[in-house]
Amino acid sequence: MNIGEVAEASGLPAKTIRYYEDIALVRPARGANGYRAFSETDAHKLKFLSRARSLGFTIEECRTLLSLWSDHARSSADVKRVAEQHLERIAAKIAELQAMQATLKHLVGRCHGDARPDCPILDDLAGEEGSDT
Amino acid sequence: MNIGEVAEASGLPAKTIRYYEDIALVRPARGANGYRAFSETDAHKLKFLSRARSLGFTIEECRTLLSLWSDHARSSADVKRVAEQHLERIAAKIAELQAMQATLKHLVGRCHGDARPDCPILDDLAGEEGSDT
DNA sequence: CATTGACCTTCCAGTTACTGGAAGCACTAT
DNA sequence: ATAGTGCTTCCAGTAACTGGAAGGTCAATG
Repeated sequence: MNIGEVAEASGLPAKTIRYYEDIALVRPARGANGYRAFSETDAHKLKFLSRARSLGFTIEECRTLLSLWSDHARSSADVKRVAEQHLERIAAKIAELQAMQATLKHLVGRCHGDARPDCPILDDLAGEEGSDT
Repeated sequence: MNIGEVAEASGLPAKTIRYYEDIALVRPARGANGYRAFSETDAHKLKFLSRARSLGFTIEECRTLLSLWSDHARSSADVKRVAEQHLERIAAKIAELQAMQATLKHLVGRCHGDARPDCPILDDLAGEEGSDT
């Protein structure tokens, strides 16, 4: 398969697949014409990567997961640990975003949003210790 | 004030403040010794930036907010619009992370996490159409 | 006066995970 | 032969810093 086909099949842009080869996540063979020649295994790996990336795993985690995937003597505990660490990162990020969201909603709710210059959002950013309501 | 003092006062690393000067978010004067000489206004701007960044505004949004802040003829509507756009981004990101979280929690909950190799997490990533439970 | 240590300077490179674009070769169909 | 599509490599840019090297400055001490 050429890169266009595996791109289509995996849902990854061809550019990204070339990048994945650069960082040695996949190692497609080459045809006589210099084109990358992807095997079924390569295509399967790319789908794996596409799915793992869409779940937010970093490239390095993907590398680990790929190697666990191809290691039939793996422990599921190793896989689980990677996923759990990732879950912690996700939870932390969600909490951080929710805190921002709460603050911003509060401020936006208090801003008239009209042609006048006074604005509780700027007041807050400027560190003004203003009264609430 | 030297950079160390405003770093302390704003909560931003000195490196970051130098970077902010590079991209012209602040323009501190220079002393005879070549050191940056921050005014009270500069220090205030840096606190503003620190707070805005901690609320997740991008640097470009910060630039806009800073200019609105110093524009006493601004409309609060302009500020509000920036904040609302940011809120949308935050909400979208939270939704994305929560979707990842739900999927991963599901998979992690199904993984034994022992010494055996079979693992629903890898099965899912590999695109296996397995039965649930 | 010399030296030490903290603080300041600039500049270069690296981070994450791609993405865009230019220049040029390969393949297919007309 | 030519057009159009797809492939190749390489270079640069994105966001927002961060680390580190090499070297100047300042305040205090011996």
